[in-house]
Order: sequence, then structure tokens, then C-alpha cells
Amino acid sequence: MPTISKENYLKAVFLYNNRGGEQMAGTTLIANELNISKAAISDMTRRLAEEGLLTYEKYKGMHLTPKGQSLALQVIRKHRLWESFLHKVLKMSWSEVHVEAERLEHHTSDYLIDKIDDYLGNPQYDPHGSPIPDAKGEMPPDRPLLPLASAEVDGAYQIAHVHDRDPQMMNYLSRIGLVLNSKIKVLEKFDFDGCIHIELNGQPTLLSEKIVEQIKVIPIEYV
Amino acid sequence: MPTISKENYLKAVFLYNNRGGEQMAGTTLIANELNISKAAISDMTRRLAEEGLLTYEKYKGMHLTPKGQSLALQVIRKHRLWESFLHKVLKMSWSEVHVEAERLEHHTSDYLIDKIDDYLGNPQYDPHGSPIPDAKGEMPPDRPLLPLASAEVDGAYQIAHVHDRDPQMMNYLSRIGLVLNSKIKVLEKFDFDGCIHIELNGQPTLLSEKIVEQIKVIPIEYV
DNA sequence: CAAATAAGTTAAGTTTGCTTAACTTTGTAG
DNA sequence: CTACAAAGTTAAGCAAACTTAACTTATTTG
Repeated sequence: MPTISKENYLKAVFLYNNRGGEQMAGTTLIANELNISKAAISDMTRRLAEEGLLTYEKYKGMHLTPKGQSLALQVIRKHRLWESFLHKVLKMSWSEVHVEAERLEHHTSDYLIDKIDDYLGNPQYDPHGSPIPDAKGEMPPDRPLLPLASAEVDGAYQIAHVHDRDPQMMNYLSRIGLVLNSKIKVLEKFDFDGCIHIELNGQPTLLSEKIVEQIKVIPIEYV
Repeated sequence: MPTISKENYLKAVFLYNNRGGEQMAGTTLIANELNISKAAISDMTRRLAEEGLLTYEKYKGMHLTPKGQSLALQVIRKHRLWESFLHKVLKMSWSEVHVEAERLEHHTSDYLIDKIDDYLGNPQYDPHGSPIPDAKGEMPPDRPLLPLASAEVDGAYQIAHVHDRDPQMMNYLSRIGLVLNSKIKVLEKFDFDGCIHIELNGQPTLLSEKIVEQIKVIPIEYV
């Protein structure tokens, strides 16, 4: 059973290596992600490799073994289920749930998280729209997410994922009524500054480039 | 903000010094309670005294300052509310809730525990019947608890507190239907071995001395 | 009341997970 | 293609929270 530091490390490596890009996680990247010195990460890499949780080549990238991946998925499962729970049951806001889940994820038995999973009705996505691994570490099926920036003018979409880049931003989005699964229509796209004008709950709303970048959508089928 | 070790230490000292007996908490006692060497406790005592969380005289007992007491009460509050939550909401059994709460109590913000408190309707007692401090650290009013061993034959009582001495015992009690607030009638007391024969849910039931010792009751007023 | 025992302390050493500083390797820009 | 910056590693050191072993103080009891 890994420590908190190891869980955080495994989680960070997993999330980076599975983000969709090509490049493998590196020392500096993980160091920045976890706010820890490069030296500490380098050290940890060696120790985790000895434990058989990852493989790496010196001065090259690292990548998780099945064992390491499975542990990472358990931590991610706990994080996302806690976020769901805090949001849905305790009515905590988008901007509040992340910090709490970040601590709780390391102090929750498999047994307890399964109870929470059942209590919530085995949700497939957390309040940000991220997929929740099941007890075996299986992710729900992939959805064809589209960056909001690539949405077409006059298209109708549903908010499918909002990246938690900043509590203030998350608060702002809640305030203007933009939540997960909100239905929107793209009114106009401004290429010169990246802003997008949408219709949200009947209101015309302008989203800044920074906001647009954090949002992924799914096209709504015409029925 | 104290570490997990310090929180556990403060909690143990508080619980011992407020258990009702005369004697102050000592090094060996706390060491046994926390399963830690006497040396480590002695060390911690000195450090916590430096931090102003307790006062002590070398080779004599120790006792918490208001600051230390307030911290201890917050930890106890978190522990008991988590137990209540796991039991009432997630339907976890008496024997399961303690271990989980023992971890969660150290990783729950004041904000989150207040949310849980509200969600539960600000309960005054946890599933074992122990009082839950409110957000300010105030305990609910004392109830006149009676050790089951002192109950009178033919008397009607309500189970008001069950001490969690062993998971197996807690499971057994659940199985025979003895839960918090169960109503019982004392049928017969066996002084030679400490067993007590009670009526529980219409069934005659025999409780061993060890069980009797863990139970406190309140007399039921005749209406 | 003194001698044995229990309780408490001190000292030295360990592990984990960090730090900073100095160094090595790799990748890139002129 | 070389030199320099970025990335990565190694080394030395630190703090927290333990351990065991040796020691000191307090208490109990014959």
C-alpha cells in the first residue's frame, strides 16, 4: 500500500500519460504538477521503479506498469467519487469540491468508496465531466468530446467537460448558470480574440478565450 | 495546524482526562492507547508543551490547555460526525464505522464537517451514544447514564451508550438486534458471573458480563 | 524504609519525503 | 556541429515521527 506522496505521484503520471498527447511524463512536468522539487521527483521515480510500479530509462520519460496504473486508477476513482458525492449530496460548489477530494482520496478504503459509489447510483462522470473508473479500474466508454473552440456557429451543444483551472473561474461559471450538461447554442465566434458568444438558458452570454479553452462539448442530435 | 500524530495525541489525552475518573493521563497510558512507544510519547509531550497545547510536570501527569482542548474537541467532533454519517447515510455497521472515521477525522476541513453536520440535522449523539461537540466545541447537555450492571430487575431502560471494545462484539450486538435506543426490560441479574437476562424486542436474551460492561442505559419514565 | 518494580526520560539511530546545490546528460539554435 | 540552455540526476542535509536501549525518578510493598 503506497503512501500519500506515492499515490499523488502515480496519479499525476497517469493523468499526464493518458491526457491524449504523445509526450511521456517527465521529471520537471510532474515536479511542477505536484509543486515539489525535481530532485524529489527523480528520487521517487527510482524508488517506484524498484517497487515495480513504473518503468523508466534515465534521462528519458517514465511510464506506469499495470500494477502502478491500477493503483493510480483507484486514487482517481476515489477522487472523482468524492467530488461527485460532495457536489450532489452535500451541495458543495464546483470550486469547493476539488480541494476536499484531494485530501479524502488518500484516506478512503476500497470498501468505503464502493459504498459511496452505490449510494450515488454508480455515476459514470464526476461534476467536471471526467470519467469515473469502476471498482475494477474500468473507465466508462469514451465519448466524442469536442473543444468548445471547435464548435460550429448555430450549432447546439451540451457542456460535457469543464477543466478545473481556477476556483474563481469555476465560481463565475456557476454564477452565470453554466453547469455540466447545460445546453448551449453557439451564436458567434470571434477569431481575433477567441471569445465565443453563446445562448445559455435563453440568455446571450459571452465567454472569454480562457474560459472557452476549459470547456468541451457534445453536439446535440437534432430530434 | 497540528499533524495527524498530534491530533491523535490530543484526542487520547482529552478522552482520558474527561472520562470521569480522577487520575490524569500518563505517558504509558497514552502510549498503549495509541500503540506507540513511551519514548515517542514523552517526546511529543515536550513538543506539544512548547507549542502551548498542554502543560505538564516532568514525571507527573499532563493536561490540555484551552487551546489543546479546543483542538481535541474538533477532532472528536469530526470523528463522531463521520461515524454518524457512515452509519446513517451509507448504512455501514457499528463495527465498520470506527476504523474509517479514525482516518477521515484528520482529513476533513471545518467547512466540510459543518456541511455533514447540517446534512445529518445536527445530531447530538453518535451511533455509540457518545455526545458530539458542536462547531464551537460545546458538548450537548449531560444525560444521567447508568451502567447496565446497576440496572434494577424488572426495570425498563433504553440503550444509551455502547462502548466499542471489539468489532466482533459490535457485530454480535447488531445481529441480536441490540442497537442504540433499543428498549429493554431487565428480567434477572446473575451476581455470580455478571450476566444479565433482558427482554429485547419481545425476546428473552442473555448478555455476558463483558457485554454488560460496555453498555450504559437510561431508565424509561412510566407514562 | 529500602529494595524492587513501574513509570518516565534521554540518547542515538531509522525511514520518508522533502530541500538546495552541484553536477551530468540531452536537445536545440545559431 | 558546437555551445548553451533545459532537463534530469546525485549528493548532502533536514524535520517529523517513530524505534530500541540505557538511564532516572516515583511508587509500592514486604
